[in-house]
Amino acid sequence: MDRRLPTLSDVARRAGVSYATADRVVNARGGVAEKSVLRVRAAIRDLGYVRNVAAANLSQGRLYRFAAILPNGTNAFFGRMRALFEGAARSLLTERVELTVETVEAFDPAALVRRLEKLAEDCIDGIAIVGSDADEVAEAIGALRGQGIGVVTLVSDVPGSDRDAYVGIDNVVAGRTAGRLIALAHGGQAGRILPVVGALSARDHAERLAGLRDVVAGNLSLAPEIEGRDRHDIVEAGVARALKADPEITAVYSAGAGNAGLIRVVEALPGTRPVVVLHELVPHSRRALEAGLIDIVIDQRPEEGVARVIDGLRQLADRRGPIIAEPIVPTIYVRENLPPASNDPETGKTT
Amino acid sequence: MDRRLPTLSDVARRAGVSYATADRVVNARGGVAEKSVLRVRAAIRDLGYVRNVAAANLSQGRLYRFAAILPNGTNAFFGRMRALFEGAARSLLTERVELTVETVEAFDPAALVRRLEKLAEDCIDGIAIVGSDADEVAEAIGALRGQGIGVVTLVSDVPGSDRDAYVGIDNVVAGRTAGRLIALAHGGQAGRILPVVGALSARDHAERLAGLRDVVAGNLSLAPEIEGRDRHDIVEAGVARALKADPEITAVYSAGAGNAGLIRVVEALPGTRPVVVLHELVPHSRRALEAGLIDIVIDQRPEEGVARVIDGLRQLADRRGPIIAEPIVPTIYVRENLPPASNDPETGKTT
DNA sequence: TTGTATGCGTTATCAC
DNA sequence: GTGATAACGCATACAA
Repeated sequence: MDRRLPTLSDVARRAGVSYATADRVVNARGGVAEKSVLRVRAAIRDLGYVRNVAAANLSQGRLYRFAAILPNGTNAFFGRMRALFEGAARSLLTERVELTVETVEAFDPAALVRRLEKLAEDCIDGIAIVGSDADEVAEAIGALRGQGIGVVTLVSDVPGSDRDAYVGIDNVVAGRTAGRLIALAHGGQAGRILPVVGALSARDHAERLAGLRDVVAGNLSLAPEIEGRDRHDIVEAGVARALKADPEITAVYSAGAGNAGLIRVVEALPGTRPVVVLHELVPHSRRALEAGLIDIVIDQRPEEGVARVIDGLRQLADRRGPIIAEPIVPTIYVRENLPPASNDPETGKTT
Repeated sequence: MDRRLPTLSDVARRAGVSYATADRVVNARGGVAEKSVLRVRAAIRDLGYVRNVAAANLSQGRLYRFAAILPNGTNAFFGRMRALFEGAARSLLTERVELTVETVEAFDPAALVRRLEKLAEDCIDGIAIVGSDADEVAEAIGALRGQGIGVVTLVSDVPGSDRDAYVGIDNVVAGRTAGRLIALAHGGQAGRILPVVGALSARDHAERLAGLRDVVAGNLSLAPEIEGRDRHDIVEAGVARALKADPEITAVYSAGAGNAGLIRVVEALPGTRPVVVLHELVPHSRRALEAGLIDIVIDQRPEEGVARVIDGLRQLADRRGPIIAEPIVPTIYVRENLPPASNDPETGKTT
């Protein structure tokens, strides 16, 4: 019933060598006679030996040190993500991993690079950052990796960098999904979609818009997109103007943030409202969904992102091979499948 | 840079007691003077001590033994789930957990109970089963729990049992979600929805149907449901007949299995096809989505289910407190957001 | 009530 | 090339 798993001592005995020699083989330290290597390998196979990672880490006194760097500011989505990281940090202490969550000025690649350089001196095992499109960031990542520090990008990738993995959704796919749902909601009827983005220069927003374009066909068309700079006041003004100017608009797809403004416009609209699809489940989008002001929220599931980042960094630190990086499939929320509202005991915020 | 985390020895020294006394306090073994308890507690707080689980498990030579019992048969969904469990079993060996995946005759509570009883004698730490509505199963679960064996139900719950957790989707919510998406696709137009279930006596199917009913309102109505016994031939015949008999039907919601039959009917349909929403991403539903024969697949993400089951069982075995059991939020797939088709190297099947 | 000693399976350091 | 052996932090049997 309680048969013990074979240990390296068992292997050594079976192979007729000392423990140390067996260890040299499994850890590829070299300096072992070919003959011994073969005998140890055979013993490992016969016994079905698997290395006990817990014991290994214990003997090394291994302590993982990871850092996550998020943009500062009041953005609801990153607020949620920060809370998730901080929660993870607490529970990870039990497992000997120390996760520090830092914030850095948003949209400021230079600041990010400075922070990365400081962390590099800090004897850290792995770092997660929210990518941006700057070459200097790509270079900094290269430098970190050169020092053996694992780097994963989160939410937004850093093109041209050799980060270990990107953890996030495929934004083109997300845009196409939005387009498909909007098309479905038109049921073959004609319509015109108003796209709202933060900025076309933002890679993720541009990709989502491109995805939307991929799907729009037939008697659906696209209105000129609004650049709302992710600010709710600008979004509000822009959307209000566009809807007034073009009564043919039957749907709005917001690929960026600042959706509180969009929601206000919809709320104030007389008559039937357009189909509305937007991104990220945060307090105001949740309320709008519950109130029937919008139809769909595409959420990139920061919980899963955070979990994958931590798993990935640990895997890298253990040199257990490269990270498998399937994109995260975002969740599609309608009014009916919202997760139970969880009141975060830390921040008091409703998620 | 590499400051060591405090150990229980540090705590003991700081508290001015022996290691064993400190241990008695942290593990609540009793038989310690109140004064010592307080001093140890204070030292723990001051030092920020956290128990090293890896070391603890090592010293105990702990080896988790879990079992998962799935229904047999050729059902595509459970085939996928079995593959996932088997893959997990392989990679878990590294972490000292042994997971055996067994199958038992489907729809046969007695067979399940017999299997459970056998496992109980087998010195196992935790079991995952696909629930069914039978009292005998609930009793068997109670017996297992009484022996300190963790039990989680998967995909389908066992009502009235005191299992440690149910890991799966909320089927009422799933039905409501389907209803909402169908309503969205009607865009205010009138329509009639044809529900297809395996059997109304199946709890999960009934719940999904109830969820659908919750949402249907206004100028949408429900056709009488078809019971397809989860068999594609029966589903095919039933749906074909219903569609022929009632040309007013504008949508089909299939809450159960046997959808290959539904897909065949849709494929053969002249003119515009109804909106089709069904459950579980398996090879045939994936192909139908890609071919534009159906609109939405609601997938309960067996990957996440499996991961949660294992985490949960381990947590129980460690007595780290009860499982937190938020329902799994199913993924909604349209044609555009399908995950990359992965060819399972084990089975050769395309997922 | 309290304290000491041993072993868990690995890594790493030393001596042969 | 090879072989002993001391940590690592914890649980536990045993001694006081």
